Amino acid sequence: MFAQIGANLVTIKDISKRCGYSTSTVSKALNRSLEIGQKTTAIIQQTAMEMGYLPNSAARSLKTNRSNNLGVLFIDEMQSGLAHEYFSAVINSFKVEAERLGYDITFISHNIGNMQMSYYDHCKYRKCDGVVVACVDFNDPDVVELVQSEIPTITIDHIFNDCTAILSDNLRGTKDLVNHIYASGHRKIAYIHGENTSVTKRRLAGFHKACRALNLTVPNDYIKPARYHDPQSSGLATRELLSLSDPPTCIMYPDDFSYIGGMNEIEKQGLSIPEDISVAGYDGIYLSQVLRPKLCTFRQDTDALGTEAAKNLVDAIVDQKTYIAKQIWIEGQLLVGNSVKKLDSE
Amino acid sequence: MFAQIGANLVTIKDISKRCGYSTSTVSKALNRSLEIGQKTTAIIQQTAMEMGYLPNSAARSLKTNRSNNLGVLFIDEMQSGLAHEYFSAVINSFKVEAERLGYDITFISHNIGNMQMSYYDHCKYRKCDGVVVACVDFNDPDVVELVQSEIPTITIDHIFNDCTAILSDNLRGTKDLVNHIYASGHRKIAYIHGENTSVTKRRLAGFHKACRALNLTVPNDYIKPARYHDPQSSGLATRELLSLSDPPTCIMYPDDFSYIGGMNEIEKQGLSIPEDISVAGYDGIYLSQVLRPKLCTFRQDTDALGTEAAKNLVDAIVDQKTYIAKQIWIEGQLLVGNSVKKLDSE
DNA sequence: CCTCTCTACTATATCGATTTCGCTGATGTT
DNA sequence: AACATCAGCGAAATCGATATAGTAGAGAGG
Repeated sequence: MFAQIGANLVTIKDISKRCGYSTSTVSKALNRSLEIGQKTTAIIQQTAMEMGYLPNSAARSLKTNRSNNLGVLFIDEMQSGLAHEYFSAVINSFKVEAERLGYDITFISHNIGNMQMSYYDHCKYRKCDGVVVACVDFNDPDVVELVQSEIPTITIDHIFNDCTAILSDNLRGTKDLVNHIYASGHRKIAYIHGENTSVTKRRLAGFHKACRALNLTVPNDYIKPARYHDPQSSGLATRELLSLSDPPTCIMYPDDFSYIGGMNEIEKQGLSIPEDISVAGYDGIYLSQVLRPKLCTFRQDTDALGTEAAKNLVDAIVDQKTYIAKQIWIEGQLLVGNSVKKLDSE
Repeated sequence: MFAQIGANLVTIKDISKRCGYSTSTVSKALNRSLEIGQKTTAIIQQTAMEMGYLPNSAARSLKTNRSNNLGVLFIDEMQSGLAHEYFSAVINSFKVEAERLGYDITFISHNIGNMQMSYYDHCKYRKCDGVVVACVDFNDPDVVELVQSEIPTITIDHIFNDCTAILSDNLRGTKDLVNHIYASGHRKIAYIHGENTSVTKRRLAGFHKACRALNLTVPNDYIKPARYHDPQSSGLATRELLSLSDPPTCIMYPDDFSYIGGMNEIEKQGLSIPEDISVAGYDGIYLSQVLRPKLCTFRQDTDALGTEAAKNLVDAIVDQKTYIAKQIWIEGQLLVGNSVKKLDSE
């Protein structure tokens, strides 16, 4: 073996010397250019392997202006960033697929070295071939600048013009949940909605739409606001709902995690799920399926979201000239669970 | 404004032309070299800003052999990778601190472009200044190669020779838990231990040590194996413990998440926590504190773990010659909660 | 007055790969 | 036989920043 230990010393020049071809030829052969004869290519590849050759990404980047590197913009407001199960699952599958496609991923921030720079500048500095944007304040001018730049960009769960978006179908999911609950005999369905993100807005819209379609009128006090992903807040909303003179028979939560707050409140009042009150969540996180009773919820396909994001981003990079921005809706799946009681009303 | 829209065109050469200094001078001035006069430096900095100059990381890397980039080796065996709350929290705070210190982070994998390479080669290819290794199979020869290489490396929750390790004090944590449970009057304490990772081994050791110190003999059938982080598995173990002729009064779980399985099983048997049976977890994840009753657990300081890892890695990079590998134990905190009943025994 | 030492700056080689253009000899065409 | 075509390869410029070795001029010291 000729592999080097320590700093990598073998360059294309060394290969060139060793096998008698010019550096141009070596470079082309290593990149499998058809310009070079098959035999020559084989010899060069063989030599490169024997010598433990490793390309120098910096040199390559410098010359080609590409990096095989994808940026991930993913901000950790209120500490939820990577700790947010839904997003970390999406990012994880994005990572796996990106790696499969031969790309590394780098997180984009404001600081690098001892200087501050905009997200866009950071991406240019690192020569990111493309960027995925998730879980950020989509109104941040810095984010807008990046999205509108010439760098291929994909957003998750948010729509910008001229930018491909990968979207979890929240409208559809909420409708499916409502329909299932309705079909189980419930007519008094309350909805706790999270803070005003584009995602939770769509869920709320889905709820109203489904109710209209079912000819179900929902009293105003069956709709309660709460903070997204905050059990405490949804616990309070639950209490209010339960204390209504005509309380609902089923409560829908903004997300599975919020449901924990409701669960605590319901148990505290001595009620049991689903005998006394039915509940449903949203997201289908792992937790929701290990709780008893199993939560009725809508599973977002985080794998597909991440994978599609990576695939489309790479497509956008490769076919930069012809690629047309699109919106990709990822279907989810209703998880029936045991938290919605079958009523024999009507 | 002279800032460029589109591809970054402003180079050091352009600045040189515009303000009449050589590129050498410009480069030095931008790097705040003392070799250059104050006035000149000011002029150059000003011009650079006006022209919207952005350094080219590839060119810089190529010449200096540094990248301001940290590698993160973090494998997603059994899909738990970033979805594992403990590790994702650690990585998140690592990311935040690394960014504060001016470093980007890039995930290290086996694939890049259309070639496969070892972790070590990948780091060299990307010119990572340092690497943090977490949540991997520490026996993997590929991991060992990386850790033993000349690249500054830090491990989390695992000790290698000549490599700084950041460690959550699992021994201490488990002891604290046992002591608290004992102080609450419990003498029949069962322990469910997770699969054989170095972390869970230490927890088990801590359990035995604490019991010995308290002169408490633990029957063999009070120690049950289960899969780490798997509620189903710990649910089974719980059932076995509850069906013993002389069942324990308190059950300790390998981690908070596993506890969910126990919780379900306990409730299924019509028992309630902590009246009929006391329980304790480990990790102090957010979930554990929103469940009712609040779980008695030991909170691992994930913030400190990630932050210390980043700080020490950067130290190791900067003082490469003089840096000495060390082991840093991060203290956690006992969260008493309400899941351990106070007994007035003895 | 002459040398010497700094300060402040410049010219140039260099990092390692890619890429354009050009060359050579072999083959095909008429 | 004369010419065009083309496969296969090489020379050299280039990407943008940094680092080394030097130069010009100002001031110091004897």
